[in-house]
Amino acid sequence: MAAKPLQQEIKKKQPFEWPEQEAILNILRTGDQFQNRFGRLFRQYGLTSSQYNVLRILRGEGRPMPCLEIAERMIQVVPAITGLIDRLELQELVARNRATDDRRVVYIELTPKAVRVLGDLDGPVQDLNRTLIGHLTARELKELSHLLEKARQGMPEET
Amino acid sequence: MAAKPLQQEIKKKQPFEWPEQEAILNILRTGDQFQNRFGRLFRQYGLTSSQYNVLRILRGEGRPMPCLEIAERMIQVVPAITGLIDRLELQELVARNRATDDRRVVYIELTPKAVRVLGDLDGPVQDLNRTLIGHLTARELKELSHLLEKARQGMPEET
DNA sequence: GCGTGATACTTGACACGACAATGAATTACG
DNA sequence: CGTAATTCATTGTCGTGTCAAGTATCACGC
Repeated sequence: MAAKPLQQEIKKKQPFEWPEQEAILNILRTGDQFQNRFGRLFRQYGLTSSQYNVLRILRGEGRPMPCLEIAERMIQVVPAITGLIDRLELQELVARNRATDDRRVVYIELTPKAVRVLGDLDGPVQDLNRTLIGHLTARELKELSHLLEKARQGMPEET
Repeated sequence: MAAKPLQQEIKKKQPFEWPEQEAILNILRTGDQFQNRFGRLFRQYGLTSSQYNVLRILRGEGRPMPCLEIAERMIQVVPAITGLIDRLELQELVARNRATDDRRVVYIELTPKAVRVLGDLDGPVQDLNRTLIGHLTARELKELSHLLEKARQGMPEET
């Protein structure tokens, strides 16, 4: 597989003037491409990336969670969660339970069907992980994660 | 600003079993967050990220381009471009011109208004670039770009 | 010329994400 | 108490992304 620097990949005539710009574009482009790949995998199982994320978060937590807590762990804004849960509920992958102590909060719970689907996806997801970045060494992966974590520390607060 | 490894940031109970998974999640999360930030900036100018991307590509090319060529440089599927161009045309930021030699292809062209808007955005965009990852050293930025480029080389063909 | 297939877009149906505004339940406080 | 502020969730609107299907044009073979 030939080397394909971003500059050539997007057919940019001029070299990047600023390393910040180049890094940002690389992050955005890589994120988009990987997102697309996972989206296609999940679609084979009748799920979108967002839906899978909700299910994965719920399984990781191991207990029913309020909508807001789920929204916090995804990048997304709160209102998006409602529709997301709606569609998952239609597919009978989650159930809503209004809390008795604070009747404003709605707890979301995985159904056994969802646990089964998640289990079916574990193998393919890990396979895709390896397909996408299995050619990087353990040291490179660690360095990449480290740099991205450091990059996110520059995010201004207010979101 | 406190260090915030991904494991803690998403409140994951268990450490990551696979460095591949950790790296992928870091890429996706960082990409999403940065995408959100830029989306908010562009919205102040009445644009979405996709719309800005189309305009930036057209300016970079410096000449009218067929729809398909634009679609190629974005991650997106062809049908999405039509609607995107429709809305840009409504805002009088691009113009459509059907080619005379091959009447199937439609050339998209920047309007002077678009050039002005792009110029207005150059400063803020570069400021945001620096805000987001200005705290990384030049060496780190270079290393990050290098690793992401290498990561994308693992993308299977067919898209 | 005249099919036949390929190419370049367009359209329509549906799901999603971001935002603003609203409703409903709870808490704070004078 | 009782009103105000806050919190949790939902709804509606817009732009977008995806797929499937359709239209217009071109290129080729006969």
